[in-house]
Amino acid sequence: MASLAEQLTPLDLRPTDASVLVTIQANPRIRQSEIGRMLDIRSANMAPLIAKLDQRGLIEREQVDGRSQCLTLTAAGGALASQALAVMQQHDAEIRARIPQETQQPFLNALTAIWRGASGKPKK
Amino acid sequence: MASLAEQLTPLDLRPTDASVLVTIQANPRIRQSEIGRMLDIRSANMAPLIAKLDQRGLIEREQVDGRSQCLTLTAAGGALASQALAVMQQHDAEIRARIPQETQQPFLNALTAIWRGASGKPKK
DNA sequence: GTCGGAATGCTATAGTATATAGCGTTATCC
DNA sequence: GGATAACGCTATATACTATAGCATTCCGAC
Repeated sequence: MASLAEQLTPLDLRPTDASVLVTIQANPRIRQSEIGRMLDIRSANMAPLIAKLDQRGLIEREQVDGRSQCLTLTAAGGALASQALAVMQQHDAEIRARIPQETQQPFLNALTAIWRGASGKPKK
Repeated sequence: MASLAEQLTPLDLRPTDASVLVTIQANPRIRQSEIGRMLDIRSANMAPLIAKLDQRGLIEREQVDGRSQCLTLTAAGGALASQALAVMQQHDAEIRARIPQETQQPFLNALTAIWRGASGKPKK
C-alpha cells in the first residue's frame, strides 16, 4: 500500500481516492452509499472524500432523490481515473512479478480465502 | 492485523507491544535500538512504547554503556510474553487454516518475496 | 589525545487512516 | 400516517507512523 500510494502521488491521489474514482468510472451514476458498501468506507469518511473530489472538479453530483445522490465522472475525472487505473494495474503487475508465475493464481486464491474469513466481516 | 489486535486486547497489548515483548524474550539483554532494527520501529516511536512497558513493570532497563541500554523481561513480562506468543501462534494457525495445506508453503514464499521486493526497504 | 561523525535514546509534532456519536432529512413499509 | 431505516454530513476521537531536532556518548582517524 505504501508503494502504491507513492506511485499515485504524481496524480495527487491516495489509494482510497483512486479506488473511488475507478469505481465511479466503472459504475456511472452510482450512489455514494453504494461505493461505501463496495469499498468498505463509512459514510462519515466518504463525505469529506467525495467533497474533495468534487471540489477538484473530478466528479459531478446529481440528486437522485431527496436523500441520496449519484456520482459521475467529469471529463477531467475520467482522464484521471484512467491514469489511476493504469498505475494500479502496473503496481499489481510489479507485485505479481515478484512471485513465480505458476503460484500467482493459488496465491490470489489464498488471499481471498483469508480475506473472506476475516473476523467480523464476512465478505460476499 | 485487526483481528490479531482484537485477540490481544485481553492482554492489554497491541500487536507492536506483543512483538517487542516476544523479541525481548527471545533475546534477553537486547539493546533497544536493535529491536527497532529488527521490527522496523523508529527510535522516536520506540521510546514511548518502551517507557510504557517499563511503567507496567514488564521489562527492566539496564544501562550497558553511556548511551545505550539493554532490556530484559521481568517475571510478569515473561509470563505476558508467553501468553502473547501463544495468541499470535494461534492467530497464525487460524489464518493458515483458511488455505489448503499444500499451498501454505508457496503462499509464505510468495509473501516473503513480495516483502523483500518492497519499495525503499530491501529486507535481509 | 582530540576531534568529527555516527549511534542512541528521547521529545514534540505532523500527517494519515479510520472509528464513533450524533444530527437533519427523506424514503419506505406496515 | 407514523415508526423505522437509509442517506449524507459534521465533529471528534483513536491509532499508527513519520519527520525534525536535541543532548549525550562512543569510536575511529589523524
